[in-house]
Amino acid sequence: MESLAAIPWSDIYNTVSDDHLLSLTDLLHHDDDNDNDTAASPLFLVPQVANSDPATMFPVPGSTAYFGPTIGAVENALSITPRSRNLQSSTHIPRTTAGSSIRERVTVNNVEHKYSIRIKSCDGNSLADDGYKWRKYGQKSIKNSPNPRSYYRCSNPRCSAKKQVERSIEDPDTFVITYEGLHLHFAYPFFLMGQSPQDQSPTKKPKMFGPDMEAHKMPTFITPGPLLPDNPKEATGPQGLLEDVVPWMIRNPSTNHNTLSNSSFCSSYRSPPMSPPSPSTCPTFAPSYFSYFWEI
DNA sequence: CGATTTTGACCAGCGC
DNA sequence: GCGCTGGTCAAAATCG
Repeated sequence: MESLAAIPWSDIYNTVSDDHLLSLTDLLHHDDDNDNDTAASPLFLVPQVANSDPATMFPVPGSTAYFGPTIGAVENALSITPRSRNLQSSTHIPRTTAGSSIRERVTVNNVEHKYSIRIKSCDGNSLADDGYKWRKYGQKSIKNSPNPRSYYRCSNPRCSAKKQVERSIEDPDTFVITYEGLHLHFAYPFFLMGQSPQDQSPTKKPKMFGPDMEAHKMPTFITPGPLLPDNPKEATGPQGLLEDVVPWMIRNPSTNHNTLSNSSFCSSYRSPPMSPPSPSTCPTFAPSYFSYFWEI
């Protein structure tokens, strides 16, 4: 069996195709934390692909893309004091049940958000990417598994998010990606596209937004309304992590939905197959294949 | 030459 | 206390 380590991340980055299947694991942890089965509906961020309907790609109950939690629930969640340590739960990932969704731990906080996605790669070598910049910092062989697990850390200095990538034991073509920390970068790049280059993260090279990228019409979010200042830095800082943005989205579900649905960015965030950008530097929002659920 | 990846060592938590 | 395991560190290697 091919090990995950045999596939350089750079080779699979941004190489996702429409043939990929995406399934989302159920809630990661059913351990000592207080699962709240009466959780509110999830925040559902769905990037739109040109000539495609996100509702078709990611069927969800109901007709709208937003099933967000209440403002208070989100703000309360974001204000929770991070727990000191609980980082060994990745081995407790329940295997996917068909049609399940990503569900956040009920004990949401700014440090320990953990959720996983399962991505089936039809050719066995490609892997959907979340489009953000990660740095690999380790790899370990896992007991009772022929596949090693790779550890990645978000290169955004303001983001403590990490992710682990491993190949599913049951299905070698399926990758299990476990995210940890409040890393909402699935959608985050959209909020920066309208900014000037100097507003971009220092960790993001200008070349990322070079002619090639512009040619693909990078996604652009409509400038948020009064609830977000005109100057993005006032609201989100230079990095503009989504944790800063989410409260606004919660307050403006319809606006955000429209923004998501009406924007014309969609043809861009999947890298052209012939010349994929540098895997570790391109923030292109590759995964039209990702959706993000947030339950509180 | 800087950025990124690889990989073995180290450390902490946990069970026995 | 000891061994196992997972997570992280950091030096070396590799890449662009």
